[in-house]
Amino acid sequence: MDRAKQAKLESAGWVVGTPKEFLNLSAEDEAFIDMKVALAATLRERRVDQHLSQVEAAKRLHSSQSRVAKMELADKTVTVDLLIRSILGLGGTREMVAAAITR
Amino acid sequence: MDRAKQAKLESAGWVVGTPKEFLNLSAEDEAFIDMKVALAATLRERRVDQHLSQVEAAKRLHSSQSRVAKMELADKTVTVDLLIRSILGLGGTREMVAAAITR
DNA sequence: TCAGGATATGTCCGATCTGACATCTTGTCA
DNA sequence: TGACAAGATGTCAGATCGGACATATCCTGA
Repeated sequence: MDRAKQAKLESAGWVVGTPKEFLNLSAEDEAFIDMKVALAATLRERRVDQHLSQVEAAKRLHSSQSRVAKMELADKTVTVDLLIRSILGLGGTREMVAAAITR
Repeated sequence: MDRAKQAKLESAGWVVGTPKEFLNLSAEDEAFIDMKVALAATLRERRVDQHLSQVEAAKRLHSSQSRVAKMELADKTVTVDLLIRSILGLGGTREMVAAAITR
């Protein structure tokens, strides 16, 4: 299993290495996770493009460095709501959000 | 103030009729609320297109009629996460979600 | 090497969300 | 009318989220 796939499963709360790995995520679950991963990547791009550290980004978003890290990793404790609001908070547009979702 | 605008503000938790009404939502807040409203409309379209009642849709989504109603009204207790998962759960695609977001 | 900045990981608790239930309103048809 | 289906609204308890903190790991330059 490649890293991206593993990260995706883990962000969905799966523990890689158990039989669960082989139980299917439904197509919907998978589509949803893909969106989260794409939004997370978009957030990181927004931040890096602006030469911000996670600490600086956290300040702008009224959040914390650890949460920014989790967002960018599409951690399972991070919602799509938070990702979208954060992308917007770093100057992203609705179009950028939509682009991530279809990515 | 027209109904749509009022619904939008109320879904954001504002109480229409107080001074808060005149305090600006930031552009980001407004963009986010617009997305929610558009996703809510998309959800309703998906349901109606399939000739489902809210009760039937709730069953498919493993939710309840009251929550479906709140989703379609972009109630402030409803997250974008739930809206997106519900649209997908009624057979919607990522493209439909993206279209709603740029609507 | 190692020091320091940047990022990742684990945990906690107050805040928010969600399914469920009850109840109310609305629309329609006889 | 009134009866019934559909939808809207209010509330609650359990579940999940999110900022914060502590700490660990990863880079990079000297």
